[in-house]
Amino acid sequence: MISFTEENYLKAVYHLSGGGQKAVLTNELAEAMQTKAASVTDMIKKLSAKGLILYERYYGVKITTKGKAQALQIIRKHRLWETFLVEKLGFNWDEVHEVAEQLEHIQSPALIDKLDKFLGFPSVDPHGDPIPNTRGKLKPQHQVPLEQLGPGKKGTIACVKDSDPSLLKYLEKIGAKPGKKIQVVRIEDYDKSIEVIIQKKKVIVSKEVSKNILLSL
Amino acid sequence: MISFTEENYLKAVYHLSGGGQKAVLTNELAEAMQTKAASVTDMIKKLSAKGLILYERYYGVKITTKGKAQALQIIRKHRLWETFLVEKLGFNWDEVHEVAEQLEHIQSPALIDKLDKFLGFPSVDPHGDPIPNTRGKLKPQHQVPLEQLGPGKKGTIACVKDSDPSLLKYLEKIGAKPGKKIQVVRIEDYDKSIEVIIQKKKVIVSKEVSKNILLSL
DNA sequence: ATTATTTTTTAGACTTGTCTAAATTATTTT
DNA sequence: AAAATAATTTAGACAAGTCTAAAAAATAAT
Repeated sequence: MISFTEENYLKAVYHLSGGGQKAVLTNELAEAMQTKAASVTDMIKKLSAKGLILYERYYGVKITTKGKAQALQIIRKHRLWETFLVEKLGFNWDEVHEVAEQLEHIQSPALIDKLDKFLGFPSVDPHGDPIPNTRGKLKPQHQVPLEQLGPGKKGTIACVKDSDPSLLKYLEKIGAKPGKKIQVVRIEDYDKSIEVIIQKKKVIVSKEVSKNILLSL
Repeated sequence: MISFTEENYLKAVYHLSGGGQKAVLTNELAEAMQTKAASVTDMIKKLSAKGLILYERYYGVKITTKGKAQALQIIRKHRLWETFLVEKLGFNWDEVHEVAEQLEHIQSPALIDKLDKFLGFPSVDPHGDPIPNTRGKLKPQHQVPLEQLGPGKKGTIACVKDSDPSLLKYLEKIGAKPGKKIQVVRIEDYDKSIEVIIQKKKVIVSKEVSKNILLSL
């Protein structure tokens, strides 16, 4: 049985590795988990012993197929709970991340499948992140960060990476929620900030923000 | 901040003391928590240091006002989640206890108040147990165990103490759910088993079972 | 009222997850 | 390529929660 803490580390490895693509360094993990590198090394050994990651000292970790499957189940739970909190309980999209971080550790496959059904088998959570199905499959997304869009180009907001409440509150204020159309007007050469039209209003967003807005074209 | 484990001990003290009436002995607590007396002594000291119980060595523990308030909040969460699982997710009443034992530890007052509202501010859970309100107040119940009813007497099933799935499945099979009327036909002298009429059918229930069925008259 | 038994507590140890400080290994810089 | 720097790991310690075995207190039995 995998512990609460091990689940959190595993999820972090999954996310930091971009879904299992690249290896993750000890310090990245320490930063993400708000802890010390030494603690990460300790935990890495445990996850490695359980076959959830591959560990090579001084070179970081890679997630295994088994580890990825487990991580996706946790992510599935997280996103289903976020959907529940927003759709059914009336939370705002910037208020749900922390509670979902707790709820994702509840152990009960029956609960999650019933919740999924209750929510009508949603394919994305309130931030536009895709929800893995029971078998841990993710629908392939073809999304482009707003950052990469040229002047004049249009798209539909599909997903907001980063669940920082202050970002989400800001995006809500300017009307940048998943499903909304967005068009690039111009890009400021100096700081790469982007002037866009959202819901007929012109807004300028920083490059920092534009990285976090994913569009489907 | 009170830990997961401390919450479970505190809740056990509350229940075993009959809501704070009598003192609870170390061994009772060990039995209830499925652990050893030595571990209970250790934990008792911690809860005592936090002012949640009063500890006198070799004499057991009593719950304090502060402890009772905390216990009632946990119980509130437990019962609201059980109600959610049955009413909204379609679980059977014998399937929800274990999951609710996990969900009751989620820390978020906003979550619980929104859940309460979503459920329509229920006053009892699926087993008929009263749900404490936000301030931890319980509506006074005036209920009598079936065990104490004489022949010919009638009542309405209000609550089933003991959430053992096998008991609950059995009660469901004989139609003994909260809200149903029940009438005592006769009491067998030898083993105090009780013949009753539930939903026009005659059934004999053991004394053991009859203790767990609470009626409002 | 002594002895026997039960209950409870203490003492010491183990596990999980964490930490600091020191030692290693890798990477950069010069 | 050697020295300096950065990243990672080891070593040893600590807190929470648990355990076993032994000691102490309370209760029951003779």
